Amino acid sequence: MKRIADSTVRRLSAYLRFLEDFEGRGLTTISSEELAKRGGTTSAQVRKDLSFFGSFGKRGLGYSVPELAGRLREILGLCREWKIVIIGAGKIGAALAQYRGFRQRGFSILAAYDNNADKIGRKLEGILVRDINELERDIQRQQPDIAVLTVPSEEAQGVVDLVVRAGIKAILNFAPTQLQSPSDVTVKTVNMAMELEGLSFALTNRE
Amino acid sequence: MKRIADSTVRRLSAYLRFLEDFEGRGLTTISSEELAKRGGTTSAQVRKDLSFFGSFGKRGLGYSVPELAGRLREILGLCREWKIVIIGAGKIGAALAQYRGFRQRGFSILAAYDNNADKIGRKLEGILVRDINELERDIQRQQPDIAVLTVPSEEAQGVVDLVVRAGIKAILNFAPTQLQSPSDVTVKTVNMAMELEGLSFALTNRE
DNA sequence: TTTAACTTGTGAATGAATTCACAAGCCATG
DNA sequence: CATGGCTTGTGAATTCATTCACAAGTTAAA
Repeated sequence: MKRIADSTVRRLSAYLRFLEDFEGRGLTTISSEELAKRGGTTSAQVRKDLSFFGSFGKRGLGYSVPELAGRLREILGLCREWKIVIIGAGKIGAALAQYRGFRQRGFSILAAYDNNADKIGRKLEGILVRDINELERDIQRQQPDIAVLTVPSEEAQGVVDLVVRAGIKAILNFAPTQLQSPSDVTVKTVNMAMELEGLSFALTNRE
Repeated sequence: MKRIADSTVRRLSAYLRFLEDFEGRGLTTISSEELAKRGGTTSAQVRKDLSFFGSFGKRGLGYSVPELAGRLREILGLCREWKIVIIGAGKIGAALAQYRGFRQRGFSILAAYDNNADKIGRKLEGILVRDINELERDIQRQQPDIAVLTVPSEEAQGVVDLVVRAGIKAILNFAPTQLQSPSDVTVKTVNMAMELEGLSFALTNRE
């Protein structure tokens, strides 16, 4: 399969959100133009993005909202349940644990992990906090698909090495640090400091 | 000034982080090659990124670590203090309020805002939670530079309209929704659901 | 002073992503 | 069933980003 750009996947994700919104309002068809306007892009871009995966529309008419939504869910792999573990039971971990968007999309949180004895055994927004020493064994046993890292920067690489060794293939990292990982492991980093610096740059450099 | 790509700014931000790390370890010079290796890119990319802003290195020798760090801080606009307000005193708001990275980089949080009477008047990680009805007046009075949005999706656009009206030019948005704003306002959206869907896609579509 | 080993800065070449532009198909109306 | 108004899907053109490749400058050692 042809390599799909990251930016394309992000847009597909956005289209799906809009479609679900339209679906909720009972609309049955939508044109690439309307989808584009909603997503701040162009109709050609929408059609090109979709064309990588097939042709889902009807000329002269547009796309069936429920059908296209279904196709996008398939493409994005959202028709199944993904099992997640959260590593680091701090404030960000807590924010993620209670985030409704996860469950809505079929992401189910198995447990959280921490090395702080005060936190272990407690619940974080209804999710049990376990000892990080159990993590490797738990991964092998329960085969979660995604590890969400909310540990301090200094500990992040160590945790990555551990979860990779245990078989994890996808990591969502919130530590503001560059991580090394094998090429068959996908890592996405969310770096809030970097986003803020982007805003700082924008505020500073504009005519 | 020539338009600078977003990806370039993100890399500059990363370089600065590495330089500070090197600075802490007492190194005085660094080559584009070393910087590249640390950031998972190429030396040509590093040099090209820097070349948009001037020439800061010495041929044969590399870059002075403290000098380049200083230049990057200037370029990114980090030599001054930026005033921030957090809008939405929920879990994500709390996580951001306690995030050390902000203060370290000169981002100072003035206050948080919420519409929940139970939260108003309390402290969120040491930050006072104020009534969102005061927000517009407070912005005009205190002139914060950046608004961080951690309100539910349904309320996000309304808050954007409000802060834009009050004069804010930069927004960091955590609501998983597309926002409309005038072209002189910079909006960055951090969408965790979208990142997870990117991982879902990666796990689904690989050979 | 000469030479060898490095490293920058930057046009030119390549590669990737986006936009253009239009043939082909669909639907409603008369 | 013919016409007009839409809209898709997609090669071609364009714009944007990255990588190549090398002249020019620096240092250290002989």
